[in-house]
Amino acid sequence: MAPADDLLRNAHQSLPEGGLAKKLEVAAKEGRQLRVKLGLDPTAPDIHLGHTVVLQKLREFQDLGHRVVLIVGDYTARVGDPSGRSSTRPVLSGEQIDANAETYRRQAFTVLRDDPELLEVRRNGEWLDMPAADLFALARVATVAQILERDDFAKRFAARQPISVLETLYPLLQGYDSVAIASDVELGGTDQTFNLLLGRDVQRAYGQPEQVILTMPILPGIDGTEKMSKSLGNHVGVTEPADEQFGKTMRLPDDAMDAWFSLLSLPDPGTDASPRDRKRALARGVVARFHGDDAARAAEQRFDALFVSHAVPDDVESFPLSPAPGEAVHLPALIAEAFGRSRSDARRLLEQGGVKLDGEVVASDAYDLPASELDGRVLQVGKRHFRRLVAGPSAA
RNA sequence: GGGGGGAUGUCCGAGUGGUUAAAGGAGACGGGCUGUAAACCCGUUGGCUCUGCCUACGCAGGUUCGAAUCCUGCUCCCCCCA
Repeated sequence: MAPADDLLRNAHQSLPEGGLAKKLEVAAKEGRQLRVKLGLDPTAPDIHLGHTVVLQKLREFQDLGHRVVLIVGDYTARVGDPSGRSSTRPVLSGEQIDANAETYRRQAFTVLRDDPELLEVRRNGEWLDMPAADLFALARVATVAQILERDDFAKRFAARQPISVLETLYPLLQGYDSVAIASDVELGGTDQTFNLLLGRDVQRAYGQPEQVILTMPILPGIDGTEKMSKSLGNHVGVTEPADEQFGKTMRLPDDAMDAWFSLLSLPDPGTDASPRDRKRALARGVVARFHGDDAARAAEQRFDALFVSHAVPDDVESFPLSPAPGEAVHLPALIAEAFGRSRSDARRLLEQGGVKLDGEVVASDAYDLPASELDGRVLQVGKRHFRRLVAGPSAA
């Protein structure tokens, strides 16, 4: 398969048509690397699977010898990208942005190759802190009508929701990033299409060859419908423990498996396999990518023990029973403390039969139990929250 | 500068003097079913020293036996006209 076709395999769209193949050709002829750009939003430091879709694509470019240029949007973060937002974003402090950018960078290496020949990290504060006259020149590149073409602006405009002047500048600033680093290709999610295309206009206005844009489909979250995002709470983080990643993936609706296999570029047993086995393969693949094969197998075993055999895990965190032996323990208080819930919540759990001791449901009216009856036993809330109770403060 | 609309529980959103801890929905949590699928069904969803008490409807004060609901001031947000 030609490199361009390969790169476009699971992509959403690349514009202009055939542009990528041409860029690759020219680069090969001139014996140079393509400069492949990705803008990062330093307001969301925790990378999840959704982010890795684009990172994975960048990795493919790296594997072909091209140079990835990550742009940390420290300066544009002051503006706030309105993409997919119905309202303006809060402004972050400089220190927060720095810290977030560093975290992001570190996590991005779970996917990208950290090779100075293949990776360049820049901050757009380097060039966007420009005199007003230069900003005017940039602002002349596009018209208000053009900017309002953008999907979310158009929607907000129609719905009479506020659009700040500052926000309308964002696409131009992002486009200027492309000029500053002489981008050949820019990647992004489909929600970035407008911004990426405008980058071409900006480059043209500044007398530069226009970049090719490549958009990747949006990965659905573990709810199977919404875009994966931390704020929706439907994400799987790359730094999450193996068990969490495995369990969350297993909760994915069947319909979403195709998208996950394709976009995450994981080996797919195919639809011949039973949905259950296929999802297990998916979960293993996810965990293996970030924690390794051994961890993936171990996670699957623990998953089976917990949810298939309903066994109490052997590595349960212990929780100290504070009263002296013989004294009564107030169960709602214990549950509240051990699992970080309110006492009212704990009472409800008891009433609904959601509390178990060593696998036995605790009677709903058992509010006080002697410590001696609890010592050494495993307290369970719901299906997957456990604490081993240990008497005496010394055990803490 | 002028005019109008709005701020309710995690979110959305009803409610314009009294049986309102506040309809409905979403989300979340617990249970059932199961492949921990999803979907679906049932229940719960402010806190606590829990047959009761406390706190809550932007903030502060007032009217009233009684206010999320009325009045006054303040803060913030949105829209329209100029």
